[in-house]
Amino acid sequence: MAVLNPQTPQGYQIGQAAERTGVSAANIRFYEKEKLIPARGTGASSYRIYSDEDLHQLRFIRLLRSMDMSLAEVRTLLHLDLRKKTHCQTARDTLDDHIGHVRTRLKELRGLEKDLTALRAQCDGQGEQCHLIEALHTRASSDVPKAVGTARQSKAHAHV
Amino acid sequence: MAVLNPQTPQGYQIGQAAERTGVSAANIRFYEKEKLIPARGTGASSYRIYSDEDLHQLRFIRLLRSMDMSLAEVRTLLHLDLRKKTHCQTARDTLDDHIGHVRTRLKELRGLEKDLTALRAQCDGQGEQCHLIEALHTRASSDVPKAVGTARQSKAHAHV
DNA sequence: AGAAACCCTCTAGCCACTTTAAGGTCAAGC
DNA sequence: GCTTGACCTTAAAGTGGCTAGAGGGTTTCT
Repeated sequence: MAVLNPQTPQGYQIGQAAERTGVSAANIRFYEKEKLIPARGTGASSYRIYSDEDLHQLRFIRLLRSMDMSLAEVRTLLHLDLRKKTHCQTARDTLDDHIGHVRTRLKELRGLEKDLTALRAQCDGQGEQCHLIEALHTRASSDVPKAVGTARQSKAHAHV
Repeated sequence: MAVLNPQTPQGYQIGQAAERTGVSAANIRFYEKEKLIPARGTGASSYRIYSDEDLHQLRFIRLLRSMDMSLAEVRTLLHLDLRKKTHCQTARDTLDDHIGHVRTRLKELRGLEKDLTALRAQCDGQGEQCHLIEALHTRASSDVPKAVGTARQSKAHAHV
């Protein structure tokens, strides 16, 4: 059998790092390729070995990602030096930007939920049949786009 | 010059269809490849020609997509026969499912906005420097994942 | 015959990953 | 010292829903 859990004297193998940070092994390799974390080739072994600092960085990335930031934003925040004022400003700007994105999306989704709920209501309390599909088709007919220019749609959800 | 606007006697070219439905020409071809709309080869010309019904179907798809439904959901709803009760039930289920997705995402985003706003507040009203980055790193340290199992993250926004 | 406006197919790129295939490494037990 | 099996490696392809570009063909008018 192999190691099974305990930290190796030199550090953590990728599986242990994954377990301790909540970032999958494949994802860690991906972040390495994307240069969000340094490449850890130890020379002796062909295995990657990570330190506690590396784990911290992985958790940091995970935190920002869980806040829905893009990898570009993460990259920006990773390279900041705490002591420099300009960097502090960058952090603030990035965050403000991001809050803006989130609020925009919230607005869209709230409108959407209202729409969908209204649509769903056409289906309730009818005797034999619902008029859901008719309703959808009726909307499609009346929803004529502006003569020129393609209207943009927001992304579909992930269906996790 | 070419046609420029008026409907050809047989129907609409792809550009005209795009203009009238708000679905781009490339996107129409994509939907054809995905079998959301039938392939319209007219034999005579090598150009695609669409009917009014086709346009309706494109608008219908656009409507559902603007409601954030996945193409799989769209496909489901497209193939429904209005008259069959079971199909009506399918439509309702699909919609309910979808509303569920939207509400879940809404909840996530609301929590997120609260988090981000709180984080941002740490940055205001300070004299010289903000503690934004420290705050982020502190969180990363305390945010230890459950020992086993990879926590799932939601998708990053699109930055449209 | 030429020009302009339209159309075609095919390929690659976007984002943030996950999944799969095919194989290499390491420690323990016999 | 050899097998077992848990771990690791790289590389490539797939996901969703498109967009953009290359490189060319068609149609219609002048």
